[in-house]
Amino acid sequence: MDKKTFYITTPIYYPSDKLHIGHSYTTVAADAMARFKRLTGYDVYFLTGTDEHGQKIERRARESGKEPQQFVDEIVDWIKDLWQLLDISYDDFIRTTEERHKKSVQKIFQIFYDQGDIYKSKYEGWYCTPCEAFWTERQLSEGNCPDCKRPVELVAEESYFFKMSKYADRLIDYIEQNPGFIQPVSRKNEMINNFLKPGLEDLCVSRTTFKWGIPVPFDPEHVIYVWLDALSNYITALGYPTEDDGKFQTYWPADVQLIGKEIVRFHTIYWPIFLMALGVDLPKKVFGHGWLLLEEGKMSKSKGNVIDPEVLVDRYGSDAIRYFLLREIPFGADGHFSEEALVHRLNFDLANDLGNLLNRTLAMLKKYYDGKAPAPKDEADIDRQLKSAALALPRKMEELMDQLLFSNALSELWTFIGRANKYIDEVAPWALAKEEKHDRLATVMYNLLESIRIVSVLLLPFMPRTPQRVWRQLGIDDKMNIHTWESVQAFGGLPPGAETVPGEVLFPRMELTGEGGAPVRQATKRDKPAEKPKEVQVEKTEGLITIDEFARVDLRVAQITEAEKIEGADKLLKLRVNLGTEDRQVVAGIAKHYQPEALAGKTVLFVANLKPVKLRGIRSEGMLLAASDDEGRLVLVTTEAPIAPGSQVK
RNA sequence: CGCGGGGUGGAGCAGUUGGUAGCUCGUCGGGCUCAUAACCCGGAGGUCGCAGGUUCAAGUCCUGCCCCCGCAACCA
Repeated sequence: MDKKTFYITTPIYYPSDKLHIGHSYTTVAADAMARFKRLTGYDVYFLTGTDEHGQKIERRARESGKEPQQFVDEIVDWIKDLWQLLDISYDDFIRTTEERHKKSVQKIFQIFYDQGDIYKSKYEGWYCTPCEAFWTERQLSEGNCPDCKRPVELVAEESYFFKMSKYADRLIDYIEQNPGFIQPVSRKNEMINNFLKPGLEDLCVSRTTFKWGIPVPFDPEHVIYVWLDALSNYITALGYPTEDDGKFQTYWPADVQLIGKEIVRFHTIYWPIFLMALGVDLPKKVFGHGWLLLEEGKMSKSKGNVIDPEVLVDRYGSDAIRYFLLREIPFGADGHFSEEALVHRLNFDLANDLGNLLNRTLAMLKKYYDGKAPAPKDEADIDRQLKSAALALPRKMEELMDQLLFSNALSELWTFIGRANKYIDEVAPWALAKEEKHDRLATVMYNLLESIRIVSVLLLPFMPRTPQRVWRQLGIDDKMNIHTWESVQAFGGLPPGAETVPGEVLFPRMELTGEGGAPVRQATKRDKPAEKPKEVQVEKTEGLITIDEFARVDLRVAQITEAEKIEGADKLLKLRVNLGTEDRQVVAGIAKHYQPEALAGKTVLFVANLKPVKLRGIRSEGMLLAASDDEGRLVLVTTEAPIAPGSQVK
C-alpha cells in the first residue's frame, strides 16, 4: 500500500541564544500540520533543526569562554528539550554541524563551481574591526557601526559569488506560473516588485573573516557563507546529493516549507535559484507566516521583551499554549501575544466550552445511567442536526488545513462544540429524566458522548495530550480503535456500555492576578459565597501606581561624556552618556538651558529602558531627568553625592 | 514619488468574484439548573481612516490624502 507522502519543514533556528515564543509558534504550526496529515493517512516527514555556523556564534562562544561546538551543543540540547515539552513530533532534526550536512554542502558548492555558477571576485564593504563585521552602506548608523557605534572602514575582501542574475528570469516565470508557490500571495508581489524586477545582484557565498563554517572544498581559506549552507539543509537532511538518497527520492519536493516573514526573500529567491541550478524540483509551497507581536511591538532580544516558552508551558501546559498559538493568530498575518489573551482563550474556549461540555455530560450520565453509555433509541430531528454537523466537520477542517488555516479549522471545531452545548439546552436531559422519557434520554446522552469523542479525535493534531484525557473519562481504550480519522467519518463509533469515569477537570479556569500578571489557579469547586477574591484585587486606585508599575522604569545614574549642538535645532543637544556597562546616545531638549561644554562630566539621572526614537534623524536611546518650573527654568536632576555610573535608582 | 502590510461597533478580529456589515470578548436584559459563577436566548452599540469618483448598488473597484507597522539585499 503506497501512502501519499507529505514533507514539511520549519526554518532551522540559529542557536546563538535560547529560542522565544515566536520560534515555538512556527514549530507548533508545522507540528499541527504534520500531525493532521498523519491522522488523515499520509506518510509524513517533518524536519526541523539548527543553523549553527557563522560569525555571531563564533563570537558568542568566545564571549562565554567556550568552543563554538560546545556552545551550540548546549543550546541545541535545550532546544530539543523545548520541542519535547511542546510535543513536537519531528522525524528528523538536522544540525548544520553534522558530517552528513557538511559533506553534502561541500558537494553542492563544488557542483556549482564546476558548472560555472560560482566565481571568485572581490567583496567591498564597510568593516568594523572591533566587531569583525561587515556592514552595508545602508546599515550604517550615521556612518558608524550599528552594533558598537564606532567608526568603520571601507575594505575589500576576496569572495566567491553565485550568479543569481543568470536564473532570475526563470524564477519569475516559475513564480508567475505557480501561484501557489509563495504564500500568502501578498508576499509574492513583494518579492517580484522589490527584488526580482529591479534585477538580482550576485550573492556572496563565502567568507574569510571568520572560521566557524564549512570550508570551501578547494579553497580552505574560505568558509561557505550562511545562506548556501543553511538553505541546503532541507535536502541534505534527505540524503541529497549522496548515494543514500532514498528519502530524497521519496519525499522531495517539499509540500510545505513554513517560515517567518523575515526570511521569505531567502526562501523564495535564493533557495529556488540554488535548486534550479542543481536541476532539482522546487518546493510546492513556501508559506511565510506573520509575527507574534507584543503590546510594546516587535519581540526582540535587544528589547529584552522576549517571551520564554518554557515558563508559559510550565504555567499553563503545552496543549493550552499550542491551542492559543494556533487559534488566536490568523496564520498569514501578524498577531498579538499577551498573557491576558492567553488566559482568556484558556478560560472561554478550553474551560467553559470544551471542558465544561465534557463535565456536564458525564455528570448527567452518572446520575441517569450510573456512568454507563446507553444505546441510542429513537431519533428526532434535533439529533439528526447534531449528527450532520458532526459529520461535516472532518471534510471542512481538512479543506482549511490544506490552506494552513489553523485558526479557521479550530474555529469550525469550536462551532460544533457550541452546537453540542446548545443541544443540551434544547433537549434538556434533566426534563427527559423527570418525565421518564427513557428512550429519548438514552439517545441524547449517547449523542453527546459520541460528539465529544469526535471532537477529541479532531483535536489530536492541535492538542496531542488532551484527547487522551478525554478518552480516559469516556472509557475509550486503544483496543476500540475509535480515535482514528476513519472513526469520525460515521456517527456511532462509541460502543454502548462504555464505562465512563468522570475525572479531573480538563482545564481549570485561571485568573490573572495583579502582580506582574502572574496567574494563579482558581478554585474549581464553587467558592463559598462569602469569599469575594476578585473585589480585593480591583480596588480603586485611580491615578495611583503600584510599586511594580514604578519598577518598570529602569532609572540609572549616568555620566555625560560628550555633548554637541544639533544643526538646525535650537532646543536639542546630542549627548553621549556612560551607563557603566554601556554607552548611550541621547537627544535632549536642553540646549536653551545648558551649554554643551558645561555638560561633560556631569552625573545625571537617566531612564534607561525608554523605547528609542529618532529626533531630527538622530537616534535617542533614553531620557535625562530634569525639573522645570512655570517660568520655564530647567535644571538637570543630579545625585547628592558621587556614585558610579550605571547605579540603579529606586 | 523606495517597497509591502494595515486603519471595520468599547477591545481583538472575519468579510471569496461589489448586492441588506459578521465573529469572539465586554455590556444590558432574559432563560436554564446537568455543569468549571458554567451553558443557552435576545437587545443596545458601527457615517467600515478622510475626500472625491465609477455603478441601479462599494467595507469590497478607481484617484488623491492622512495615520500606524514592517522591510530596504549578504541581517536567523
